[in-house]
Amino acid sequence: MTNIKQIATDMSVSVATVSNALTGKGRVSSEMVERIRQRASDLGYRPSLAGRALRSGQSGILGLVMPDLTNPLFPRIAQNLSLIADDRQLGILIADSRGNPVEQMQAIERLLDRGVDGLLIVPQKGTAPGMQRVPTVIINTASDPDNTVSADHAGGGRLIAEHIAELGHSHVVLLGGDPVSEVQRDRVHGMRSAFRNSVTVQEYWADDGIERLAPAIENGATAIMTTSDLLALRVHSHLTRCGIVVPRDISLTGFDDLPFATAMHPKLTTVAQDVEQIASLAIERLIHAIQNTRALEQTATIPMRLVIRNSTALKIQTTKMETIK
Amino acid sequence: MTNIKQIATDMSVSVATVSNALTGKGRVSSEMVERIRQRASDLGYRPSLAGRALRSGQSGILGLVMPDLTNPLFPRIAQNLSLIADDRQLGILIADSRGNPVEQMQAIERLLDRGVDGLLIVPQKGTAPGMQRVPTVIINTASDPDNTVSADHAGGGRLIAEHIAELGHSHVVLLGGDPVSEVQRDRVHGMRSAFRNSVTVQEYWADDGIERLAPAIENGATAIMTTSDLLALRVHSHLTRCGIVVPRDISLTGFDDLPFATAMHPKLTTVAQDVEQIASLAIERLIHAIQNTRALEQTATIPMRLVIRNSTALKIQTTKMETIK
DNA sequence: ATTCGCTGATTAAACGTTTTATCAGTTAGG
DNA sequence: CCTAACTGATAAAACGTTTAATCAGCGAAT
Repeated sequence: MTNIKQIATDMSVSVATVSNALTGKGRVSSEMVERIRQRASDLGYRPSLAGRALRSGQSGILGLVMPDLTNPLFPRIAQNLSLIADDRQLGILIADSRGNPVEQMQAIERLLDRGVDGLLIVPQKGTAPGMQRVPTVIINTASDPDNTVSADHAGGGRLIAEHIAELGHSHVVLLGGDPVSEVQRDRVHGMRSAFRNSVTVQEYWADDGIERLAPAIENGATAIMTTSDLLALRVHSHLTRCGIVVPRDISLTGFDDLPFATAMHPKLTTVAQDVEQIASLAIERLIHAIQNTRALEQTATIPMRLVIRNSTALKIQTTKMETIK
Repeated sequence: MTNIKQIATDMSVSVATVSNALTGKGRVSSEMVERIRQRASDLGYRPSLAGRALRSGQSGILGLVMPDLTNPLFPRIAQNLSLIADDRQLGILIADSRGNPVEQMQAIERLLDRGVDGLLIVPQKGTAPGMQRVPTVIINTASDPDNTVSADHAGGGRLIAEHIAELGHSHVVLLGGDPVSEVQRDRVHGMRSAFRNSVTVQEYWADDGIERLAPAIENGATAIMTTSDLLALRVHSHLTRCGIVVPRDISLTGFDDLPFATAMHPKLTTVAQDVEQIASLAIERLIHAIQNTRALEQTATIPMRLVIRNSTALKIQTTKMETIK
């Protein structure tokens, strides 16, 4: 490994000059800069990040804490963060908070021990990691007071609910996954807010919600809106098992536009996060906070995008359910 | 931030003694060790990884290079690696090789520049990253000569094909995703090898494979085996659209046991990788190679596990297809 | 009593970088 | 002609840790 001192002695100049030439910081003649850069490149010089980190107190590494790395969104978040971080010459260290708050704290602690310059946290549902010793960006949802940047989950719910409303459905059931998740609560809250008083909306949560589906349908529900694509797939399976076909008999919506949404039949109508923009904004904020020690206060909420596919259709006028039975 | 020197002056001993006491390396009386450890803990001392890295030349960080972070397996690999790495006080830096070989090289280069102690590479299909300046573990498939540890993809194919054979199917079609992927080739190769000469097997690749399904079924195929769950879901959608029901009319299998496999109806029969064991073995090997500079030569192949669910059934004796038509 | 070996602790160098203070030399200004 | 200002480059300290070399003290063996 060639280091700065080697280049210095090799060209019989001082290490300071070499450092200055390479970083472009001190005062050094432009020709000298050129010569040094050339020589460094020839020797295949790679600055030691460890040395730099020790001296400057900055590691050039960001920590990413996820509630569960198998979270269906994690891949896309990780990819986009990694892309943007690469551009800025930053590394991304991952940590899994494994579904519980104390592991989340430990994960954060480990990253801090490693000297990360900043933290990107997608918090455990129902927890508020709070401020850390380093600049921190929280990616959660608008209703979280600590939130820094997130998709507009409520807005997404509103968007897709409006779509359902426009199709003429007047009796819909909302199916949420986990009621302690702020994200999911915001989503159904958004959905609710889009319906006028004239439409009947029933709200069920968690797995037993699927059991309650049958009675609701008998009572005339013509649309089912879920807070996740996986839940939608599960419902879809349940419906086909009962001989109910989507979207002919009933409309179905998901959330998040996961990879398998287009592999279903019918292709799932859902709502997508602009993960790229969220990631880019998150890193931007984080870098800003790192450089200025003073973080931006206002939180950013990125609109979601309605993705209309084939699992939603106009409400049928005759009560189809009777013919099916 | 409290450092070693502070503790040293605070207790009026030398820094060396403190370092020795904390790392348990040099010669220092056991009582002194105890006192120093206590004081360090009281002061909330955290060793500077940067200082340590600079001195020892080891960063305590492993690099993980994935062909595509949105790869459906990435979350599970990342999670398990992260878990095990945590145990060994190692960090994991992620890098995305973005679907092409030159980005893969650059990703590796970036990680090396960051001073990772070792590399975990899930190679881009069709590429051989080769040996690097640091110990490297390749997670690919048995047929790759550079492979270090991987699932037994061929064995998995054999396993699930035997299951199909036992069900009495005598005309099956194999559906592969990407023919340049060694993993997928090994999978269909394994499948093929499990069938006796008496059974007809047709092999199709890539997306247009789905188009070819209809004629194959007309010719009497009663089982479709795919090299990925996502492909299976796609096929399943296609079949239901054609009015063919699984598994009554035709059996269908996937590969990898992705999260949505149980959300389908029927639940997908598939074959699962023991990702945890692969991850644990990969890190173990890597650590061994890092410590001994001499890597273990033999490659490890982890058996896959057959997961029988409801998408496969006994071959029907009457040619059902005619009645459907 | 001198040497030897051992224990517990210290000194100082080293890892590779950045940066402040300094210095020599040149140019410009009065 | 003397000083001031500026330019290009250097010396040296600093970041926090580990470790090889050294040393003082002490009991035991020659």
